[in-house]
Amino acid sequence: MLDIKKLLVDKPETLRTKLEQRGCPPDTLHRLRELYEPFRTLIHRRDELNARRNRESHEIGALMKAGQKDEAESRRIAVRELGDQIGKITPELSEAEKRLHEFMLTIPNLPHDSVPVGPDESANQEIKRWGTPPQFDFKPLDHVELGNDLRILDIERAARITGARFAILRGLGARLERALINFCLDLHTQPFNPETKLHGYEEVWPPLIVNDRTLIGTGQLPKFEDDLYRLKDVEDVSMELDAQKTTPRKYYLIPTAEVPLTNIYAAETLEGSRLPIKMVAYTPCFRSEAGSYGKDTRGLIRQHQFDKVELVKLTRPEDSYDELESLTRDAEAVLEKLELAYRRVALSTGDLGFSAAKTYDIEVWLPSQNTYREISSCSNCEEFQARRAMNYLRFSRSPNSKPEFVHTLNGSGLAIGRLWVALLENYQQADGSVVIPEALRPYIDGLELIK
RNA sequence: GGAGAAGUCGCCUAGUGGCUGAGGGCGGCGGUUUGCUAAACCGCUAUAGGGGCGUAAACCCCUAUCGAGGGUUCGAAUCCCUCCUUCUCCGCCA
Repeated sequence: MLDIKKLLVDKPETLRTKLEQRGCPPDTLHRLRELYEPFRTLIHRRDELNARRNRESHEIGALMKAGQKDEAESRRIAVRELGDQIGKITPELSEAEKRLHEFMLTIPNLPHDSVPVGPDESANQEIKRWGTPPQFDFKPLDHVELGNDLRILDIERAARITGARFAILRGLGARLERALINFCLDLHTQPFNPETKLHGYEEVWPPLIVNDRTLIGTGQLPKFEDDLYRLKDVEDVSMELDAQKTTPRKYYLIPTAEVPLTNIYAAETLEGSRLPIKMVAYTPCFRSEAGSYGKDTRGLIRQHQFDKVELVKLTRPEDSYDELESLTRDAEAVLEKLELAYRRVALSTGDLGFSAAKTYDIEVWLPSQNTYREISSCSNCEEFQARRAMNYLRFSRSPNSKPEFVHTLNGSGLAIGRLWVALLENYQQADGSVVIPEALRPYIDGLELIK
């Protein structure tokens, strides 16, 4: 959520250009103003009426005490009118406030000045490359063929027990998945290295089901509900029975561990000395992939359920861009240890996710596609998430200083399913076997080869 | 699922209709004193919104907030209703 007062009132030009760069409809600013002005007028009027009533009521109290009953009685009738006016204006005000707030929740974060400006992914900027894509003197297979032949991947039967975009891993395939998860977790939970600035994350096991408030906090709601799996809500029913207005909670499967992790301290004020807070979690992730029909239909690249190790940081504002660099390095370290070629790309203003101010994608080399494919996305959301939905996630520099919003960052470290794919494809041999890179062997009983 | 208790300012707590945005203690910050520490004493110690404000900070004023929402009243931390959360006991369960 943006700081409406600071931006709309003080810096409308910045707001306009940044929204444009992001591809927001051109009338966004105008609509925002149209919602903000009546809110401002109404709240001003309401405050004035309240002030008058408070003053009058106070005086009535004094009269009563002084025994001037008649005078008090007539004043009381007059003030009752005031109350009626307030009663009339209140629903108008809350309606205006609600509409403003709801609209605010649909406006994306503003891109950081260092983000390349452009309409879509064609304007993304390659930052660096690491490693050399492997050369094969045979025609490399893709992970589906490899997995089938090795009997470690079964997509057809998964379709039977669930549907499309699900997979069964078995035998060494399942074992490999588990090894990769543990490998990533062990790497990121190593003690912080002050020289390289790497690692030092606290391991977390979060809930896999979260409520709507939490999803508003990180930005998936209200705009992207279609991408989520929603659970049937038993609480809806019990609330309807007594016809109260209490908003029922909606439950969803998490699309990424970013959601529960970033929200852990929502609405709290943290001590400044605790920052940065760095957390890592392995979780399955659930995405409906609405609107991606026909995209990546083959194999494990795009699944409704996939495993991911996620990194989340809460930092001081002045540190967040350094922390984004080191978080990205943390993610890249996984690929370097496993000796998989990758490149880093800075997303352009038109390609940024909703909550991000700046994002690096890490793309791993996939021989079957002869290209680099996204395996991690590392973002600095600045204070956007910390502000949303009254989730005032803040910190105090010292006990008496005014609380400020923390900056939130997240990044995959890494997407395990895609890592599984990259490993099979990059380490395949002519006979269809797959070499296990050395760094991973301790996690898979010292196994050197899947065949 | 059944029964009971409770939710006030970072923490503990006072408060049964106006003098209460809210007293006391602890903690924290600043100061006086001091060779240093401690003690003692003094002061400060919520957040959000709106306005003064015409760049920012500072400051001032108003409004809201005593778990949440609603109601009664000229006026609600206090009375009424509903909900939420936490704790205890019983039941069930991986």
